[in-house]
Amino acid sequence: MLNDSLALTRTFQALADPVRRGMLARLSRGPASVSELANPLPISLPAVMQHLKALEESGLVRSEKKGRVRTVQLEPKRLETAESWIAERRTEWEAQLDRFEKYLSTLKNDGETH
Amino acid sequence: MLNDSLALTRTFQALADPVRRGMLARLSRGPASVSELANPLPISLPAVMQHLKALEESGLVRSEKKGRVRTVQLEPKRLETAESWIAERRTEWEAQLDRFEKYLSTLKNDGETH
DNA sequence: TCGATACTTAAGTGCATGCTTAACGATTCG
DNA sequence: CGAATCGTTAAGCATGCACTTAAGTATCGA
Repeated sequence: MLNDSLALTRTFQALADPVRRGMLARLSRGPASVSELANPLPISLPAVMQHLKALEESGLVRSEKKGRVRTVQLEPKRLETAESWIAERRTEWEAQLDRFEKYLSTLKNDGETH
Repeated sequence: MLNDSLALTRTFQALADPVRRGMLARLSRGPASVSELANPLPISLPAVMQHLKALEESGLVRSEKKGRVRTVQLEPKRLETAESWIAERRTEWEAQLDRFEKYLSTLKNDGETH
């Protein structure tokens, strides 16, 4: 779970596109059909389908077809995974930076004793 | 700041590669030279340079050259941007779910009055 | 039943990405 | 100086990605 590299890759890759982030923003206000997602976008429907595929394969989104309408919905679990991966790294990094700065001030003090 | 789309794109794109995530993991234990970063990796030095460029352009990392050695270091600010973008979507989504459940219970109450 | 609606599939194009090898530049050290 | 070290640039190549148009399929509604 800490190192599901492929899933992380797909998730960040899915987030790395402004169109897909737009779709996610829309979905965070509630489920939507494919054409509702496509409507505000300046691209063709097949292009939207391809973005949707990327989102589903990343696990950020799931969809279900009823009649002729496919309804798309956010899947917050994967969003949490990405968020906590970042959060972990960030705190690690900040701790490291603190250590580094402490180390630098040690160097400085040593310098002052000469 | 709420919608610095290009920066978000570059950041998620930088995170969407296992090699770059590996470099970041190494850097979270302290600054490193280019060849220290390249050493554990099964790719050529120019390839590492290109990954480094992506990381710098995303703002996740910064580097400085002294003599013939370039030292690379983490820059945690940009990571926060990405983290809070995700967090916003996730909390929006959760709020939406709450509203939806409230709506369902309204329907249920209406049903009981029949 | 027939036309409109809502997707879906297929095929192709252009540009970005990740990698390589081959050279070059710029320190450092014996 | 001359060789080794550390990094950098350039060129080329294979694959992937985002998009398009054209042509489906399936469902709904009058």
